[in-house]
Parts: sequence; structure tokens; C-alpha cells
Amino acid sequence: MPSLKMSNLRPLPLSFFLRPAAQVARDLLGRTLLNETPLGLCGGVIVETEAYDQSDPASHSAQGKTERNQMMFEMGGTAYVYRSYGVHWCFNVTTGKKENGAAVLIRAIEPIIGIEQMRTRRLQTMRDCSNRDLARGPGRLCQALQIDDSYNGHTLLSPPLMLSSPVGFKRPQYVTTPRIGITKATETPWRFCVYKSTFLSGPKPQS
DNA sequence: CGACCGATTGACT
DNA sequence: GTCAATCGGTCGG
Repeated sequence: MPSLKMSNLRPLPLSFFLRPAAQVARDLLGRTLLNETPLGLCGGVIVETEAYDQSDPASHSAQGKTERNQMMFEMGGTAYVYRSYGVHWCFNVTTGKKENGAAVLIRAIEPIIGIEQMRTRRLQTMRDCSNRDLARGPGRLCQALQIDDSYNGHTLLSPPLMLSSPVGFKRPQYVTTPRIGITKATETPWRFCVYKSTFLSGPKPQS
């Protein structure tokens, strides 16, 4: 069984998030995303991220602030949670200073802690769910970790929802690809994937 | 106001 | 491979 000591439970500091989104997206690979729910701690290791910023036509922030995207303009380290296709939640962490309008979408984790409670939530909409499918994709990840709009605007610098480093953290090898589901604009390679992880969403980034 | 689209998913052919 | 679910944003009339 995974150890509860997988993470030191110290959140990543504000300074980590006060950088360009692409840098933060890359450096979040291999970190832990944890949520303290009524059923206990759950979470895992981040294996896939995407960066968005205000100069990017595909970003929600490209057209300025609205009621829906306002949290994307909060200080780095703030949760931005939005509804996708009217059905799913997607979880982002903002980067840079207030009003910067940049964020990193967390697209997939390798589940480590609280696997049973995550499976319970996923089975509410699935007949069957392998460990691999618990949090592979932004909507699935939010359901597994019980992240919804009540977390929108919440700081990630303190519990219950936190980003931190696993014990003995080392930056993993990674690859970049075009982002998933983007049809606007000239696409930039702002999707970051842990090399050869089996917990990635979408098409395989390497042969 | 109505039509269409999207940083998606899951069931089905 | 196809397609529906479901809702806020955006754009045209």
C-alpha cells in the first residue's frame, strides 16, 4: 500500500507560482496533488499539465475578465475551477501576479493515496473503473479528488487542497506536445507529460 | 433572444 | 470510429 508519507504535506510556496505558466506547468510534473476530504486524504503524482496565458487565443483569459473566469486573474497559487461542456469540472492553478490571467490545467495524476474513495466517486458515473482511469483526464481527475466549484478561488497554499512535493522529489523526464482539444489559434507545445507514464490522457505523446 | 461552440467523458456501432 | 449530455460565453439578428 502507498505510504501516507509520500508527501511532506508542506505546500509549494507562493514563489513557485509567481512565474510564467509554461514554467509552472513543467515544474508541476512529479509533484503531488492532495485533497483532504471527509473520507480522508486522497491524491497522487501529477503526470500531465497544460499551460494557458492571456496572450493565448485558446485561453479563457484571452478576452478579459468575466464572472466565470475571474479567479484565473487572482494571484498565483489560486484554484480556478470551471465547468467543461456543461458536465465536468476542470481544475487549474493560477500563475503570476494578480490580474495576470494565466493558469495551469492539471490533466492527469497517477493515483497514490485514497484510491478506494476515489474509485467510489468515479463509480457513480461508471460501471467499472481501473486505477489507470481514476484520474486520467481533467474531468475524471476532479471527480476522483472531489474537486468542484466550491474550490474555485481557494488558495492552494494551505489545506485542504494542496500542491506539494513527494518525499525525495526529483524532476522527472518529460515530453511536450500540442494541447488537447484546442482548435483556436496557432498551437504551442504547452502540454507537458511525464515521459512514458501510463496514466496520461489523450494520444500517446511518444512513439 | 436563439444558435452554436467548447481546455470532456462514457456508452455504443 | 460515432454521438449525446448539458450549460456559460459569444455572436448574429
